[in-house]
Amino acid sequence: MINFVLDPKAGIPFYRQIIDQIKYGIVSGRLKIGEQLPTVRGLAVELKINLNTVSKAYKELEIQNVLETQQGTGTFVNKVDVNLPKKERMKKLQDICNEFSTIAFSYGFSIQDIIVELKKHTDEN
Amino acid sequence: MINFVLDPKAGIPFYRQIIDQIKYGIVSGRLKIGEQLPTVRGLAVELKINLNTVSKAYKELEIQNVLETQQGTGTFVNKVDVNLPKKERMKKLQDICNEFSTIAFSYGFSIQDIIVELKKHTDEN
DNA sequence: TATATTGTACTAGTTTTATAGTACAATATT
DNA sequence: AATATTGTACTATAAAACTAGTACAATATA
Repeated sequence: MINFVLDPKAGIPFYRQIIDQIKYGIVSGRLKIGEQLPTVRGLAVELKINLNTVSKAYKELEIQNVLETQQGTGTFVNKVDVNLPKKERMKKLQDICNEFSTIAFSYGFSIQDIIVELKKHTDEN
Repeated sequence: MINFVLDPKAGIPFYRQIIDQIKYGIVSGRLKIGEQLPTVRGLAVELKINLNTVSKAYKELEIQNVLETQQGTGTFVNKVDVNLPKKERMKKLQDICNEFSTIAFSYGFSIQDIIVELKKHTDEN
């Protein structure tokens, strides 16, 4: 469960602020797998924005395989598909890590830097 | 030295395509530290776009501390600035790690999986 | 010091994005 | 089956982003 907050002065679109908070919620463990998110209307009222703005955030996360949605029922944190062929999974992991280290390098971080930082995440869980 | 190519159909702004190619060029080693980039006019002519579009790419990379520019002289690959305020660097590293652990999570990988994969990269170097 | 070369600033036009309003469709519940 | 609840689709509008044209400013060089 997340306490959503929007900052109109942040210069970051509302729908993106929502996306970021959901993602961070998942990584930090405050949002569990299978947990239902607020309804588009519910969150829209809470944040005093249009329901389509919430919907847009949810849809983008659905495309990214983070959320799953069922009309009439609600939107949920997706159980991840761990049943892909192993080769495919390894390929995907490599892709993610390649992309990851490329970006990190461009900011002057080493792989060691990253590993140290990532380990902090595991310690928390 | 990079062979720049633009894809007008990619749906990615020209200036961003340029940014990506420069970043990748640096990470891949085709662009060395201190090397001069094409002039804004030169690259604009080569790519048949306006010089301001090239300038925009260079400026964003300057903000990101990837490039360094001197009016009348040119634009160069910056030595990576490891002297940024430590807090800022740590924040950036956290952002990068958050983003990627989220993606990895959405594909069913744990942070441990990533660390193991990343370590293979360090072994290679 | 004149001129060429390099990046910058300002402006304008077009396209894309972000948000909202409102009507619709699917599912759950009574 | 009727109704409530949930997400979706379509439209409109304002703001932001993208690109270009053109004039300016700083530096290098002849």
